[in-house]
Amino acid sequence: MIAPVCERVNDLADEAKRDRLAEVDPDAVAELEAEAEAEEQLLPDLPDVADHEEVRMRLAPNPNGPWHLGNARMPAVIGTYKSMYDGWMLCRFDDTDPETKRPDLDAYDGIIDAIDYLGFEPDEVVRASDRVETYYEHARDLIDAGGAYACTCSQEQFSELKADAEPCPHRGQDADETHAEFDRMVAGEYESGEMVLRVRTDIEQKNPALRDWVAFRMVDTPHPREAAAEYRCWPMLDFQSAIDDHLFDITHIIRGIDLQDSAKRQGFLYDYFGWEYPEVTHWGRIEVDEYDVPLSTSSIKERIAEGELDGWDDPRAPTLASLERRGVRGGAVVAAMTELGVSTSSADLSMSAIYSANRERVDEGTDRAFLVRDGERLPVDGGPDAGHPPVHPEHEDRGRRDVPLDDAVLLEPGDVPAEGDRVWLKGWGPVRNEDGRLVHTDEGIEVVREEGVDVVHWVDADENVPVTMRTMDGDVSGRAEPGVGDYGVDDLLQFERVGFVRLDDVVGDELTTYFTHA
RNA sequence: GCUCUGGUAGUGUAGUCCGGCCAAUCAUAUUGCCCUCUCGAGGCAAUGACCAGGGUUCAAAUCCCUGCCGGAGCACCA
Repeated sequence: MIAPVCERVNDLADEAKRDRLAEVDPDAVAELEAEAEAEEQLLPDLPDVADHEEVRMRLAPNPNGPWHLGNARMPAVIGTYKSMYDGWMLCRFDDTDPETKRPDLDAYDGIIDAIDYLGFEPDEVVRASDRVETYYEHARDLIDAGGAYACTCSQEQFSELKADAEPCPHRGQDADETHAEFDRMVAGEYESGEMVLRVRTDIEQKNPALRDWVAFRMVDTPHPREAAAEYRCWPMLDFQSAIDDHLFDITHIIRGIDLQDSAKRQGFLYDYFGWEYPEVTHWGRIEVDEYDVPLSTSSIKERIAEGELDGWDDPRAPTLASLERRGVRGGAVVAAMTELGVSTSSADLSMSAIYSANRERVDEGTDRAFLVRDGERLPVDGGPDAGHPPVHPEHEDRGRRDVPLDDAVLLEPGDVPAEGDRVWLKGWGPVRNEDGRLVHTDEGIEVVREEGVDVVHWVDADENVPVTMRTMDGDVSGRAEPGVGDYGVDDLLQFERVGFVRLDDVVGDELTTYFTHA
């Protein structure tokens, strides 16, 4: 009585089960989801969450180019925390260096798109270059509090003094004088390198990195954004970020280990202002295997300029644009990133972690098809005029494909049976190689089950679709079954015994696909 | 040189704060088997780690010391 029902339920896909269950018992679904969520808590708890009404975090990208894989860690981790704590997330473009790390005007939107690809959405987006006046105001407050002085020392001079824990000649400057100098900086009366505003920390601080750091400097190059093009006096990251983190009520800062000393540096500012510093967590550097190109915006830029890569979405580029084009789901990247946790030691991310996470997401919904690479043409005698492999092996209900077979097939060289040997053309039937012809043998599937006949994919030698598959190791060409013509750009397919691909382009009857992974 | 910071299987991670239930978790990877008309998915199994040496302790991955090896900062970059 019950067994047949169980069987039917087991045949349903997970989604279908869930939908059906939702009709029968909505509470049970909520419970299931809660369980799933609890299991998915991959990240350790943030410190002192209970002390804050709301967890407020920020992404602070520098928009100096499209994102690579390493950049994904920030939104992956912070976005995941946002959903864990139902928190708030700012995206603040730290674009206060018009010269050395010059912003790329396309990168602002590009980064927002990348965040969206990863499945997150900032609650608010701001650009530091729109907020320069705010930084000036706080600089003036800092001067009033005795926390800053204007300094004309060269980098080398100051560096030497700092190394010896000696104050520079300007350190004793009074607030009025500093105000006057700072006004001149803001008015653009100095050129690059002539004057900086330093924070008066503690010149005898045992950590040299914390001694009287630069808060503002002069930059001659105009900012690429028109709205900010007139500014010449720019805040350094430590100043700008410190002010903004407070003004946006950021409770938790999560950032790279390279900014380890920032909290201590900025602590001097917070002390002058009487503010409380947010909780800070750091993660270490990550490296990704399987790529010859380092995770660095500038080196990717170079390879593109030199023509070694076709662009930011070249399959060989370790960029998010490349993964997206290859059909990797953003969620798979996030899963792999959160799995890395927030350890401060450096880590190697293996692409297999991303692929595995992606396979989990994609296998269920992806239709199957045949692609024969470097096909070898073999005449076929006898047998039916078409094969009918399933659209998806676990879902008979999705139907069967119609793969024609007239009088010859293409097989991959490694699949061609030796003279006298048999092979099973998947979804069609068994053949034996007799003098270079494949002769239908009219045997049942038991030859596969019991006699170890290999099952191979195939395609009609004449009725097929030319396919170019772009992979990390270069382009591969092949021929696919005619049915692939029914799919459109952005669809995913699994070429059986080859791997997953994303359809990228259709020109006439020619298909370009990007290889995702096996 | 000065100052931070870290070191658990190939990779990542749990455990380390509050020593025992850790001959160490989970995932991925690799290999083998099962299942399957895919080399996908699923199932089962195997492989494989506490950086080293001392100390404290009845007991140490966990606490202490030393050493070794990493990573980061000491920018008028972010």
